Amino acid sequence: MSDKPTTIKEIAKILKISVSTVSRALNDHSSIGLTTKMRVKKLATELNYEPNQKAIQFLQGKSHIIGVILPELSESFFSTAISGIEDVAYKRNYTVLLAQSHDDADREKLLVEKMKTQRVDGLLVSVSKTTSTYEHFEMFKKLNIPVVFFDRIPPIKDIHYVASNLENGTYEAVNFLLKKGHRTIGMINGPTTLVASHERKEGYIKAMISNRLKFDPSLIVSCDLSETGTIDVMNTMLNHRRKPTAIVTFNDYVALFAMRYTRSLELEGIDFVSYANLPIINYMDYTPIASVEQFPYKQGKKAADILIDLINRPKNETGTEQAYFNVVVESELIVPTPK
Amino acid sequence: MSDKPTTIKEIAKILKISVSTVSRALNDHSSIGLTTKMRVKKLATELNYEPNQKAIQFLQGKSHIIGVILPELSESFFSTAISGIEDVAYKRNYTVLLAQSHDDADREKLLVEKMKTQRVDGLLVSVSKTTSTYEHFEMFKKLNIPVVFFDRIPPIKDIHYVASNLENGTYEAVNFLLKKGHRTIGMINGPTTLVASHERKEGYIKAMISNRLKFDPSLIVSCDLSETGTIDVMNTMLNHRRKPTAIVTFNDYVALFAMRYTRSLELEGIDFVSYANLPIINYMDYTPIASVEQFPYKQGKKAADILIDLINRPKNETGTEQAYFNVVVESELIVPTPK
DNA sequence: TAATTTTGCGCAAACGTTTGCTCAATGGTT
DNA sequence: AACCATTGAGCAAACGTTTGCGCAAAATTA
Repeated sequence: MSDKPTTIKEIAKILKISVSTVSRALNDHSSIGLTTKMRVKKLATELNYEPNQKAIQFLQGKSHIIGVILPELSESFFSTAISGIEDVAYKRNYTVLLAQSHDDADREKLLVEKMKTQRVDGLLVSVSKTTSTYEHFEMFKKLNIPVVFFDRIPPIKDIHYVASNLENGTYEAVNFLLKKGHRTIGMINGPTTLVASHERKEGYIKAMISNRLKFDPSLIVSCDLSETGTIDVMNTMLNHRRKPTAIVTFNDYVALFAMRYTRSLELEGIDFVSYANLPIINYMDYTPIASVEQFPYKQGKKAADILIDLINRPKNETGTEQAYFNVVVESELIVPTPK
Repeated sequence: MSDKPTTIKEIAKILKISVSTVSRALNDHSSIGLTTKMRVKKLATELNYEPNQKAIQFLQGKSHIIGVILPELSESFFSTAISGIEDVAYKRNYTVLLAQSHDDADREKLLVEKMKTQRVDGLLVSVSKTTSTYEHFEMFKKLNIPVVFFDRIPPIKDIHYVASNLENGTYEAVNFLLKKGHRTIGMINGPTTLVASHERKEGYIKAMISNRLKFDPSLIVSCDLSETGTIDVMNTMLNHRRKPTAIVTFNDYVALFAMRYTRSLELEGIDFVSYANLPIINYMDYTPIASVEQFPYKQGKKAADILIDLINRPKNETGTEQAYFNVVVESELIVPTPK
C-alpha cells in the first residue's frame, strides 16, 4: 500500500508533466503557471508527498546536520543548553548530531573525527576540561566548516564563540548584598586559570568601587571547587580578621558545601549568593538567597543561531578578512520571591 | 586546496580504473584482486578519503537517523537516558535526531510529523504526560518504520517498549524498611492511571506478604505529585490511626516536599525511601535514606539497541505475525553508604 | 503583420555510491 | 587442442531532486 513514500516522479507521471515542472511548482518557482502549480500542489497533498531530504541534502552537498559536542549531556547546564540548541535547529531545519566527550580529551578528538566523517555542516563545541591541543578544530577551519565554541572556550585566537559574561551578574550580586546592608563580602572563586574566575572578580571589584567601598583582595579566595577545598577556604574566611557576613560562591555545588559546613558549625546568618547551575535548588531546604543566572537555554539558542548563520553565509571570498562572532550573553541576578 | 572532500571518482581517475572497482575494493568485495585492493586502499588513505554518507544513505534509502522524542531534555532522567541512547547510536553508526515535546501532546504530534519528513529510520519515544491519542504513532507502523517506546509507555497494544519494572525495586525498598524494624510503612503513590503506580503498589504488597504482615490498603495514597498535593496526602498519613514510621514516595521531588513538610512541623524520625531521579540528591542535607534506581542510562541503551535491531531486521514477510519486544529493566534499591 | 518579449514547460545533467550484468583473460581439466 | 571454470575488472543504471539551458506558444510591442 502506502509502503514507499511518494516521489516527485510519480506526481509527474500522473499529471503527465515533467519532473522539473513538478519540482519547480512545489518550490513556487516563478516560471510555472498558476494552474499547473495548483494542480501539482493539490495532488502532492493528496498523495501525502514529502520531499526526500536525503536526496536534497546529497544533491546540495549539505548534510543539514550540526554536530554538538558537550562534556556531559546529563549535566543540567548542558542539557538545558541542548534544549535551546535543539529548538533552534528544529526551527531552521537542521538535525542535531549529539555527542558527549565525558570530559575526556581523547574521546573528544575521536568525536570530532566522527563528525567530519558524518559531514556535519557545522560544529558546536563546549570543550572538555582536559583538552589542551586544538588541531582537530583547526582542521575543520581548513575544510571550511564553521565551528562555534560555547560556554567553555579554548584559549586560542580567531574563533567564533558564545559565552556568558559573569562580570555584570557578579556586579549585581555584590551590589544586592551591599544594599542588604552587608559590608564584608567574601568570594569563593574558582581556579585562577579560568576566564570565569577573572570575570567574577572584576564584577566584585566594580561593585565595591561603585559603592565607594575599599576593595580587600584577601576576601576573594580561590578554590578547587571540591567539598574539602570548599571547607578549607571557608575556614580561611571564617578566621579572617574581617569575617564576612555574606559570601558569593563560584557555583551551586560550592554554595551547598559551604552552607552545609557553616550549619555543621552551627553558624547562622551568613547570606550566600551563587551561580545557577542547578534547577533542583528550588526543592532544597537551604538555598542561596539569590543566584546569578547564566541562561544556558539562551546561550544554546544563540550559539546554534550563529552556527547556522555561518553555515549559510555567502562563500567567503578568498582574501577577505574573516569576521569572528564573539557573542556575550549577559548574566543576571535572580532573587527568588519568598513563597 | 583540500576544500572539497575526496570522492571515489578521483581515486578511480588517478588509478585509471573504474569507479565500481574502487568501490568494491574499498568494500573488500571478493571479485577484486589483492593488488588492486591494496593500491586503492593506499591511495584512499593518502587522499584522506571518506565515503559520503549522504550519498550512501540516499542510495540505500536509509537515513541512518533515529528520532528520539522525549518530554524534557533537561530532566536528569531523560538526559541520562539520552546519554545511553547516544552511546549506542554512535557505536552502531546512527545519528540521533533529538526533539523534546515539553510534555505537550500537540507539539509531540508535530514532532512525529517532522520525524517522518526527515525520514528517520526509527523512532524512540517517551510519550508526553498529556498524550491521549496515538494515531500518529500508528502511521509509522504503516510506513514500516519501527517505533520503540521507552519509560513512558502508552496504553496500547502491539508495541515495542523498554520500561523499568518497579515492582521488585519497591519490594526491596519495603523489605529494607521492614528489616530496619518499621512496621507501619506508608506509600505516596502517583496517579492510579500510571502503570508505574500499579507496579509500586504490587511491590509493596508483595513485600508485606512475604514478611507475613497484613497489608493495609489505606496506607497507600495517591498523589498528583505537586507540592500541595504532597502536603495533603502527608496530612492524611500523619492523621492516620496507624501513623507510618516510614514512607515510600513516588519520586525524589515528592520525597523532598514531604520531608520539608515534616521538618516544618518539627516531626522527626520518619524514614523516607524514594525513586532516584535526581543525581543532585548527593549534595543535599536531608535526603531519603535509600532510593530505587531505575538505570536510565541502561534503559536508553537497551531501547536504542532494540530499535536499531528492528531497523535492520530482515523484511518481515507479509502474513507473518510480528513479534513485539517488551523489555523490562529491573530496578534496584540503592542504600547510600554514610560517609 | 512582423518582430520581439514574456510565459510556461521540458530535457538532461549532476550529486557519490552501489551493484547486476557483461566480458576478457587466465588457468585447469579432459 | 578444445572446453569450461574462475578471476578480475568495467559499463551503466539507479536513488530523488534541483537547475541551467533551450524552445515553443502566447502576449506584447512597433
